[in-house]
Amino acid sequence: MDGQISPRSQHILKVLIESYIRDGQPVGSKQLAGGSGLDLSSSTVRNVLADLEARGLVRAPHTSAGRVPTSRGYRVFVDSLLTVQPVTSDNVRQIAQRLAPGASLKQIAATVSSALSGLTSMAGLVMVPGGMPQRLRHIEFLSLSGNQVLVILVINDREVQNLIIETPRRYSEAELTQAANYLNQQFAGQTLSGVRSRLLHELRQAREQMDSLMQSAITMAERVFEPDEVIDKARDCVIAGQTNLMGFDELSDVARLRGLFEAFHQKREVLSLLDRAAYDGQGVRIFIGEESGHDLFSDCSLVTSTYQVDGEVLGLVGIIGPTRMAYDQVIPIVDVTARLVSAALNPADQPL
Amino acid sequence: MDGQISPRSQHILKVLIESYIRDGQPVGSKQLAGGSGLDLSSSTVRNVLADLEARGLVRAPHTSAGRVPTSRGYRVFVDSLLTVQPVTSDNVRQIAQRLAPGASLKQIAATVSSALSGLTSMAGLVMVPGGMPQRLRHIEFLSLSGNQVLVILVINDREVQNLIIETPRRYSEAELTQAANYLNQQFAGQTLSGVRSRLLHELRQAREQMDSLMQSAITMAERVFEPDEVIDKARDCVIAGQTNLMGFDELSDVARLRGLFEAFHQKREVLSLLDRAAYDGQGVRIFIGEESGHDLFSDCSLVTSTYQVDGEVLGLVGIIGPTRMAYDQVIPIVDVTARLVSAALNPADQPL
DNA sequence: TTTGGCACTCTTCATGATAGAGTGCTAGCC
DNA sequence: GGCTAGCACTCTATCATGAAGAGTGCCAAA
Repeated sequence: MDGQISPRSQHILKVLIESYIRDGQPVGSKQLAGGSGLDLSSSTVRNVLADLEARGLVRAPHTSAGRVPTSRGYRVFVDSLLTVQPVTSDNVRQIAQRLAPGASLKQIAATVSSALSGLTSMAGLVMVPGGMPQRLRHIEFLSLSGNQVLVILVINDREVQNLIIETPRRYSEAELTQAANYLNQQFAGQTLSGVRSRLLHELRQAREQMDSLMQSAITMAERVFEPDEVIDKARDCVIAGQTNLMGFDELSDVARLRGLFEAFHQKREVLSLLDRAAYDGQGVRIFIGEESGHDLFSDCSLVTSTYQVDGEVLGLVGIIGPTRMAYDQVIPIVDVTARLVSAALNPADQPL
Repeated sequence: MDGQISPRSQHILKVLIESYIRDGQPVGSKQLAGGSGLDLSSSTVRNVLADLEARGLVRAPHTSAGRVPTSRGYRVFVDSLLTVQPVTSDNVRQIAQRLAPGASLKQIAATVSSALSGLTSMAGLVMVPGGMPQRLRHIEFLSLSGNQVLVILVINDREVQNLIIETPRRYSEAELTQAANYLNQQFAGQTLSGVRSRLLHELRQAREQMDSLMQSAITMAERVFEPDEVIDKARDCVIAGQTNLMGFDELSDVARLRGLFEAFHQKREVLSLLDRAAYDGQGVRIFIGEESGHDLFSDCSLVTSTYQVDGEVLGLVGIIGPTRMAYDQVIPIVDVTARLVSAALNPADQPL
């Protein structure tokens, strides 16, 4: 039962899966004998199918309904049988066009995600990473009514974050400007976590020795750089085109869809899944059906690839759709997209 | 056929609709005769029902299936028959808690929207208006790589917007700071459209007479205040809890849901609908079924109320759900929410 | 004006028959 | 040993049928 799969069996499995992906119907021995290119009788095919079923690569929904691929079957298919379609230059153009240089990571994520969703008619997703060092570019304080201060942070040259903090007392505009100047001068270019630890250090060192200016600045900054406030916020994923998934029969059960959509909304499960996908190395990675480990995604597959800047893996683009998807087209699309994003983010390729 | 509806008919209509809202099943004459509180035979009720049907207030899905309310029926119901439930203090607290003072409009919109969705198990929505005068509080320029400049705008003391513009030449940090200072000094506190027209005016007046500082500032600002860039962006609506709608039988048709979700995503239709709802005056406003004019919403009702600052209507909160909803509970919830939002936004109630 | 009664209609559900698809197995062929 | 043809078997999908139940409309009587 174990051992190598004969080339003929492989070929039959390939044709079966291609047919099933195309039509969504279980494939019978007769149809397979006719359309496989091999000159075999349906009876012979039946023997082969019985063998494939014993290996757990296909299964029969019921006694007389032909065979459909199992997750393991898909796995073998994408690992060793798949002949990927070259991606059309039209598709490349569509994605490249949308990658206007000089957008923020968030904006890029949004456009790329929706581009992927559009090209594949499934849900596109882009993870923007948390691990990336966040460098403070610029900080600005503005006094609001009351003791509230509006803080504007520019991080990594692109991302703008703003938050409102409550201060123990009211500060004048002049104080705020001075504090900002001090912080900009002192900490610009450093990572947020670095800024944070340095702040703590300075605080501990000598509170009394500081002049009032420094004190204001540091009191303020203390609040801004509380870890959860800013730092963790950056890690997120953007999902576009979820409604596309409503078009697939195998996902059209309302309850299932609801679960999926809520997972997308809360993003927790999705992120944990993406983390696993990002774990090792570059290139396209695929989760099929139950391989994801989450029941929710049991009828879904995930095709992802990483993008990087300066050789360092930053995040991840991909699509999520029904297990029965056109892998031969989706894989290269995801692959190319990841490369394009890498290129767009790499400063070397940008006009400096 | 026309003319007044007798009190007895009204009462029967009321009981019918309440029953239908509760159970979702067509209501028959027998059930109605028993549970109406009136001492009538089913036969008499049948006569009344025939009358109500002739008036277009109820209809029979088929010959022997009891009656269900029509949109007109619901309309009569909410206009003159409805006895609203007092909103529980628990609900009030839930909303009030979430309204942390000093959040940006966008943040408020998001929390309120999701609070409404949670309380009603339907989709909550909040419109933040475009008509509101947008006053420039502060502007800041930061040079990025290339000829790109990151612009940070603080509007109305709360909203922070940032955009990246391409400039014809590269500016130094010093130039950018000076330009920002000039603009802040000159235009702070004015409306964006005001700033825009004044800029045009200055430009026309005398380009040669300006010193280079002013020129830089104005060239830059020219791009920032292009009408579509900033000004229209503020008008938006936030929808939360769309997945809740998947729980309702009458909306569980996947195709229909898909349409709805896509409308929510694109927001165009939703905004046009909300515009109509916001059109006149305060208080709770209700669109039932086809009254919305959009086919998509034909099985949905919209319950909205406005919130205001300084007596001026700013925007709109509400929920969207199936026509068959518990109006008696939803209406007061929306009403109270709108009041709470008004209160939270009114500077008078905030610590100054 | 209300009520009781009755015939009628329509849906829903279970039942059973039928056709079609596909399999597994066995016997025969190269 | 591998391939093929044939056949019995199983399972599904579909359709028609019939019975039960719910509710109406209308008529005649109180």
